[in-house]
Amino acid sequence: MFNDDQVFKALGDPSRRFLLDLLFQRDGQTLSELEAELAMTRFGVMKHLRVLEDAGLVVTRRSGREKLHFLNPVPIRLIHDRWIDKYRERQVSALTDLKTSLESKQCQQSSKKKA
Amino acid sequence: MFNDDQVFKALGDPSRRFLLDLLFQRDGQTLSELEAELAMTRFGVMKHLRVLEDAGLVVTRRSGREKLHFLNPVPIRLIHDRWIDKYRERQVSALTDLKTSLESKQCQQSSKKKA
DNA sequence: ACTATATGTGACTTTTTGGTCACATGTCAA
DNA sequence: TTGACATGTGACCAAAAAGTCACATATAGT
Repeated sequence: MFNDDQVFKALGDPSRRFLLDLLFQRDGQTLSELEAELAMTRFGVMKHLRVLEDAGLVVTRRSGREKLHFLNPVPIRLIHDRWIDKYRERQVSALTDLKTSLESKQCQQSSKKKA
Repeated sequence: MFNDDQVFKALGDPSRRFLLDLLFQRDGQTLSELEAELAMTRFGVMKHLRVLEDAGLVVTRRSGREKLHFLNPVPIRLIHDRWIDKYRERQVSALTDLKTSLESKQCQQSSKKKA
């Protein structure tokens, strides 16, 4: 249904994530409205919106001479369910402390190496 | 703690996601082992691993002349919690049918707007 | 019809990134 | 120490992507 790679690529750019944030705050904004929020030309914004639309993250509707943009959460849910989730569940306990845990493990092991 | 942008960028490339898949299947693989699975030169794989490491998605440990690579789920959990989740929760009901729902909603709203 | 506004298109430049190459470093094991 | 193997580095090339520009189309309102 949705192409994983397109979705991940689309999410890979901060400007595009910001556009999704804007639509999350208020759905159905026009190109001009979105452009005003972004330090970039209208054409740049249009390109980003097209990438988001191709990835299925944004759906659009023409209304007269305006084009309204809506956030579509489905692709995000899909990559969440079939991809993010499995890595998230890899370590269930004490995830908050995992980073420091890893760091200390590295120290132990690098000193072990010296021996 | 982790840089969102680095994590998203790292996840944006299919080769890198494949590397994470490989480490998910079996953690602690060396560069050479990973290289064998990927139709790419060792140097290409090394670069990808470096991106993953910089993003914090992979942690490494030297063991003699080998470098072992481990999957670190923490950054994925973080982007999940602070970013993916909010879009995922946007529409709670009947998500499987949401795409068609959106399509019919488009018709409703374009007629509604006329009023 | 005319004009102002909103969006769309094709070609272009610049930057980033994926990928490669030759060479260097480091480590094990005889 | 010597050779084999595993990883690291710097420069390099090609492809993709971010961003801009001039121009085209379409619609609302007078």
